[in-house]
Amino acid sequence: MKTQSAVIERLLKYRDVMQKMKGLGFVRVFSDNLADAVGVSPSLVRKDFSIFGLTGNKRGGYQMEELIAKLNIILGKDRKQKIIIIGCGKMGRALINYNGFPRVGIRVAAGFDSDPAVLDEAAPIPILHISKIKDFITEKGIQVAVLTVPEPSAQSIIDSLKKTCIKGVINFAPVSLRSSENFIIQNINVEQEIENIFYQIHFADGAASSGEESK
Amino acid sequence: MKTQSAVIERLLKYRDVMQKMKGLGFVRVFSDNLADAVGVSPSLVRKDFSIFGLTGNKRGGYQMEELIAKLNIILGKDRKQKIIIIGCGKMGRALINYNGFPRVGIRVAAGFDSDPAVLDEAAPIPILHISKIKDFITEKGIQVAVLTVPEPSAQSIIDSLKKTCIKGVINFAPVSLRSSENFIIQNINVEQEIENIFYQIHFADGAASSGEESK
DNA sequence: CCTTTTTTGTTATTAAAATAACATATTTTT
DNA sequence: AAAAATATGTTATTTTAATAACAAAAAAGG
Ligand SMILES: NC(=O)c1ccc[n+]([C@@H]2O[C@H](COP(=O)([O-])OP(=O)(O)OC[C@H]3O[C@@H](n4cnc5c(N)ncnc54)[C@H](O)[C@@H]3O)[C@@H](O)[C@H]2O)c1
Ligand SMILES: NC(=O)c1ccc[n+]([C@@H]2O[C@H](COP(=O)([O-])OP(=O)(O)OC[C@H]3O[C@@H](n4cnc5c(N)ncnc54)[C@H](O)[C@@H]3O)[C@@H](O)[C@H]2O)c1
Repeated sequence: MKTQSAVIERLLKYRDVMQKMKGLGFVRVFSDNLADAVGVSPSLVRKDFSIFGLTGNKRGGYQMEELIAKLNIILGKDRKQKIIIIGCGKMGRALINYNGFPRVGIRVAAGFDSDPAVLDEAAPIPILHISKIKDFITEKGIQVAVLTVPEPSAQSIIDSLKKTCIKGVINFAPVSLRSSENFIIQNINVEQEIENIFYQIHFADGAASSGEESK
Repeated sequence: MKTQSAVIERLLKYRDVMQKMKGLGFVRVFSDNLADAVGVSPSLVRKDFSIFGLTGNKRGGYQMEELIAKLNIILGKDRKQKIIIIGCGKMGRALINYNGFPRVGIRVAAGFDSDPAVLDEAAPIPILHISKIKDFITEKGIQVAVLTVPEPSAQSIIDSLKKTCIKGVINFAPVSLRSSENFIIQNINVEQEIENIFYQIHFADGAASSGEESK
């Protein structure tokens, strides 16, 4: 059975919203609140919770403290989530120095690059030569990598990662790499997102396909 | 009528694949080829094309040259797509200097920041003070912005952009901003994607919700 | 020139996801 | 303490998306 990632995406959003509400002093939350915040129906919120056995009070909603704790366990946030960054150019370095990761329990263990000029083995988050990646992954038990190398290198790196204990990759190269049975790839394609927005805008202006009636 | 962005996402992928095939010397393509490359069924490929009146030959598939040209018009790639980057920190600068944009006809017109230390009005892609943004947008007719400011500033910037001719935004701040009727927001939440992958991996290892039977 | 093969374009079917509905439990009010 | 109000948890319904099926057109083969 496969739990589809749209549900998890929403769980992550519910948790985020609750964390913020908690910061404002709230203690309880209702499915209507979360629905409004995330942009779905209240019944979907309750159904999502129901799937994971998360329950509230028939009146009085959900205790956030408790719910957040349970969500964190479901989402694996009770352990440190170590990642590595492959390709330490402009994008890779932005990610290595990103201060949003520690806040959510994600830890960048190291960066890797093939260019000797960018290596820095002594830094708090070291940038190591790509030749050392296999040993590092094995030794530290890394399971997730972020790929920020030029597009032509992306697929071959994926192929070699498949021979390690890496099980999931975020790919920033503008090519849609495909997940396989036990190797998950999540593509983040910035130019595609921008192109998509331009289409939506253009379309909204009334330029539909040739013979399309508006409704 | 709203054309859902999943279809557009696929059109963009079909086009990418065809561009690559063309580079390899191919002239024609079949729905089966595109289906394999993108990971959908051949009938979906044909249906997607059909929505936009893109036709092929009952035998012999589609002429790529012609199809790519038509797709480009549908996707608005016949005009330059100008964007601005708001927030020129680590992520914003990576985007400003990203060499993948020109290749697909996206042009970064300028960056904007509130910190005087990062401004650079003379650069090829100038980094201007945020106070100049409204005039710039109006003058250059910018419709799309990329938001790379810290999370607490994101919503207020969106609110002020809504008073300009900006119609769409890519938001990198880790908060789910919501689209409205004629203002599209596409969130790219890197930490969320990583957390999602960690969940999938963890789940694949057999840690389902309490009482789940496998199938 | 007729038959066979192939691949489109479209319709029918299936599958999946989201919403709506409602009975049930719990609190509040009178 | 009974009645009213409220919000959950689950089932039913609707909506949306994807696949499968197939008739018709075009090319290829004999
Ligand atoms: N810069 C951006 O804002 C941006 C935005 C979206 C997507 N991307 C994508 O991210 C990737 C990186 O972009 P960038 O702008 O940082 O490029 P970049 O050229 O600045 O950095 C690429 C880095 O990868 C390293 N590299 C190349 N081949 C390698 C290999 N086989 N093993 C290890 N390291 C290798 C290079 O030495 C370089 O340091 C590209 O695929 C790009 O399309 C970048
Ligand atoms: N660095 C990354 O790799 C990364 C990854 C994912 C998401 N993000 C997100 O992108 C955003 C930027 O991240 P960063 O790492 O580049 O941060 P950063 O601190 O390096 O850069 C933020 C920039 O925004 C500017 N700024 C702040 N308020 C502003 C305002 N009101 N108007 C104009 N400019 C303003 C600051 O002066 C600074 O230059 C954050 O929301 C972050 O969560 C960053």
